[in-house]
Amino acid sequence: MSAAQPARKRGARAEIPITAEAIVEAAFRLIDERGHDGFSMRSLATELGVFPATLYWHVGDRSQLLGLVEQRWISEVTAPDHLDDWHEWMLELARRYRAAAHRHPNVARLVSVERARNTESLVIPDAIVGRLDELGLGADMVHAYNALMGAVQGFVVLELALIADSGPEIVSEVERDLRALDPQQFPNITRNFDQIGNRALSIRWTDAQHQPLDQSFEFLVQLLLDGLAAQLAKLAET
Amino acid sequence: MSAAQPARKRGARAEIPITAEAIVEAAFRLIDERGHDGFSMRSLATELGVFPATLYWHVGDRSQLLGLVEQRWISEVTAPDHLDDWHEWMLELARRYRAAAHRHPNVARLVSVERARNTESLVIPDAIVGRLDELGLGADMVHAYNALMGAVQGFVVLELALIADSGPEIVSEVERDLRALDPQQFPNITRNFDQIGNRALSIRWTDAQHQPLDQSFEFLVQLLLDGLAAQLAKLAET
DNA sequence: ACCTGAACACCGTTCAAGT
DNA sequence: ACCTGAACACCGTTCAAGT
Repeated sequence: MSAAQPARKRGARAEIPITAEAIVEAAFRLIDERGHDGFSMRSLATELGVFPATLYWHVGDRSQLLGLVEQRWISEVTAPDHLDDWHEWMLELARRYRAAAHRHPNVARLVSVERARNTESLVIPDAIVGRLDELGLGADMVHAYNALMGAVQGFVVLELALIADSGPEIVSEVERDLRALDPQQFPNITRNFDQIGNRALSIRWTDAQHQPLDQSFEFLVQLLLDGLAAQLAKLAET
Repeated sequence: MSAAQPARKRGARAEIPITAEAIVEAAFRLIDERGHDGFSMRSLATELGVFPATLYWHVGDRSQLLGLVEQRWISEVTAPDHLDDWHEWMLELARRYRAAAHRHPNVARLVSVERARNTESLVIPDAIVGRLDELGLGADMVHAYNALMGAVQGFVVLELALIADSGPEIVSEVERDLRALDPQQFPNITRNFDQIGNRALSIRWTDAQHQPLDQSFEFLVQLLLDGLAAQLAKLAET
């Protein structure tokens, strides 16, 4: 009768036993397509035609599963191997990271926020440390790493954070509120509204899929790399 | 018998009716003290001695409530009014923002990730736009705003994201895994482990309360402001 | 080894009904 | 206007019991 309930006998194995990889793959697709609200251990189990407890046997609890999903996602990002200049190398890597996040915004959103720590996804960090190490930053190396990593990853998290709640035909409540902002209270935002309206973090009503902040991201990476060059120049003086 | 259940008659008002402000205040304290796992609409209602539905009458649903909690939290951050130099002004504001987040890490974590959009907390954005507007960045103004905002806020989100799972007496699983990293697979991380171990994003096992990334944050803001100065110099040339 | 079936202890949200 | 009490439709997780 109910198609969701597996038609197997009590305790019986499936003919082809399910694998951890298949579960991770299905979780990835479920999150990708239906987002945070569509994903749960129970909905995933139903999707796979098994009982929830089966998932726990193969991949552990929810946060461990999300850790595996993150691994699968981050594996789409590879460090460039053809660029000698560190400036261009960093720029290209940052772009690839962001591009991967934009390809799977629902996954990026979810795993950036609730996942188990896993040491497998340190391939990119290792490559970055290697590049920074060559620069001769000395004791500042770790801070350069944190600054670049935090800024780039953090920007993308915030860029993707907004979820526009309604169809495009009706003017959303957020848009109305932002357009109706009081010039007394917010003189600078209202005066520059043509320039920043729907284009600035927390002053927009369209999500990143429909209105990506490409130029702002380029500008950010430019600031970071210019700033890093300035630090290197300062160190070279002494 | 059960102290959690209010001893009021069916449908009866409390002598002193509860207010939206009191609910927000209680939610703030509950999140602050017990974190994500300790906070729910139901636990908050129990804390206040009312039924869950009462909260919905006063503050709407969970995400709206978290929007109000965010407002209350962000109101602790004020823009400096005594600094004329934009460089120092931005630096001081970034420090104040991060300090507020570190004062209430549980609140910062939760509201940065699931809250309703609210237009009241645009006081700081408005001040930033005002300052950037004076700089004469032209069409790049919005990108400078997004870059600074995204990098600073994003860094703090990631810095606070880690929650160390156990008491300090036992060596955590994360620490063991990171110390046991394969030098073949992660040559750069293992070679520089003395410098970056427990001090770099995703390569640490102690949370930000016990091991804040102060110097890295300072380094980041330095990069951003140096980079911005470089952009201004470039614009002045033409 | 792998999976079922059921149970436990929760959630957020809605709503008729009370005062 | 404000709140109760109950219900609805879910969760994540555990575990004895099956094959």
